[in-house]
Amino acid sequence: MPELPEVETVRRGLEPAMVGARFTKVIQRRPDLRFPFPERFAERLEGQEITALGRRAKYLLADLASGEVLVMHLGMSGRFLVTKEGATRMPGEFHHEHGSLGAHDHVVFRISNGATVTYNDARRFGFMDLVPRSTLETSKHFAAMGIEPLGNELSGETIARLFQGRRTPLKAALLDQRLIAGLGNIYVCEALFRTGLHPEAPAGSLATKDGQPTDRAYQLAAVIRDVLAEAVEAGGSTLRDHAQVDGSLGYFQHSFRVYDREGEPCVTPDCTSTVTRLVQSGRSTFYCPECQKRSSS
DNA sequence: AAATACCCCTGACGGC
DNA sequence: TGCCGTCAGGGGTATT
Repeated sequence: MPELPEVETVRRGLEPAMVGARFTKVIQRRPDLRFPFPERFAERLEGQEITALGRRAKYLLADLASGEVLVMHLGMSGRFLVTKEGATRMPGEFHHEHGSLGAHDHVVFRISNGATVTYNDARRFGFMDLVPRSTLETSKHFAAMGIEPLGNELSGETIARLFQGRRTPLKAALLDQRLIAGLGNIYVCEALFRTGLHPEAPAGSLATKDGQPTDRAYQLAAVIRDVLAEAVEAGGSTLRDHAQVDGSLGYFQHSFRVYDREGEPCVTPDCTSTVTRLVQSGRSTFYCPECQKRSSS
């Protein structure tokens, strides 16, 4: 469940259960997820206070008193569940009665405040790593990472500069984490629809040949902010599992205008067209062929 | 540099 | 009921 809004939703849920408390016990139930866990993973966490819980793009970052950062990525199916001592676990297919472990519960963090934080990931495309805070920015995960879409760097000017001269389709450019980091398939489709831009239009068409932003570049920057902020506000999107760490659901999926709506009528008033699906670099793109045009203004 | 193809893994769903 | 193909919010690597 992992684009930026879902990861931010998880961060907000984990924060009160983790920050200011210590790991009292870490149970690592297999040697790897997508990648091997770092050496002595559990030992390096146990006893450590979590001083802050942050997020960069789709990564969760738990700062430890040791000076290391616990880096966590949810992949496609990673999820966290927080349970409090004495409380009954939310019912769910992967979680049974309190204290028992479900089929894909790979890591269990016991926290000094009585909370238990369980990481479940059926597909195991997620991963965890430990990196010194002092070199986090230059570590392999972040060295080539693009700008934060909810930060100050995202603007029409930035989009024009990043996309300048690129003939790659807009869809691919927006999914490229080396340019803007945090968007995924859902929010790219939604942002392109809201901006009226065709997913196959060349990314460079948002900049003039001088590198100056077109009106559409400014609109796209604003729309990306808006759609992400709305989704965070809604607690993310719930597709096949809970989005929140207490087992409750996000509800932004009810606000999708094109994502996963192939064949449904376009929501634009007076538009008689139909949401269409196409495949770009192996992934589904949903768009309205009437409302989303290749021309840039 | 940039674009595509394929890979990782499990589960859900539709068609037969 | 089962089997099979397809698809899924991620991204890394190898190949053109």
